[in-house]
Amino acid sequence: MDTSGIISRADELRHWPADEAGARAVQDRLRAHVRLDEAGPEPGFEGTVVGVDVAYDDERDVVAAAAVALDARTLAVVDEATAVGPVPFPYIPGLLAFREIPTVLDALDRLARIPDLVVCDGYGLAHPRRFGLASHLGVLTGLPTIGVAKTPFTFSYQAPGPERGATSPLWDDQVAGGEPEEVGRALRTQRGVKPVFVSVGHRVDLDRACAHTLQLAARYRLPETTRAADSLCRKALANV
DNA sequence: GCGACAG
DNA sequence: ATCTTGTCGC
Repeated sequence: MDTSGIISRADELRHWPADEAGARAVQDRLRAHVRLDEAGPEPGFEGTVVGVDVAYDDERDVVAAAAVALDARTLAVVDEATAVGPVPFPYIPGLLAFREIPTVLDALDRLARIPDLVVCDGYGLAHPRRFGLASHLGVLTGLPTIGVAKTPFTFSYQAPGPERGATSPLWDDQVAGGEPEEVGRALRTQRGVKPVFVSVGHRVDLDRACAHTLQLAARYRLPETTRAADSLCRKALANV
């Protein structure tokens, strides 16, 4: 794969874990590099927001990734890139990133300019070991990242109010020997529609992660970044 | 041991 | 994620 440009920790791709224990060890080591002390891009910033997503064909051992860059203010698509590769890891809850990251990095690397914010399909801090795919992608690239997931995974929440923009805390109730921890937010992006689940990845705080998600979901439940990347990676898979 | 769980 | 028909609604 092409490891120039965007990837600040390409060495991580050469030590790919062989099994579940190895993958957990990678997460436990890289977690220390996550930055939670930066606010991240301001709402309304000038630049590009990039959505990333993947589609699989396990039969043929193919994963297709897409990265779509939108103008952060107008949400117009300004660039897009795809990549395909073998499926590098089985699906194991908590280890999703190892299925997606190599091919997503390839797609990101093919963009004409460096993203100002990356929106991932899944979780960041909201993860059993606080290192979901958005965190992982952030640490490997150094870019500000957030996670927007469609289902609550293992977490609990009370339904947010019915109006667009309403939020409620997302809780991890399975903290070993401790109190529940707030790991993200349920965010109602459209009135009368199921919420999405937002968590921080790298170099963005939760308030801004939610603000960006809401702004990106002006018309539909899911952010335009996610919709565009999902559509493109499906097409890329169909063309393999 | 069983269940369940981002995508 | 993916497998899959019709159906209700704007």
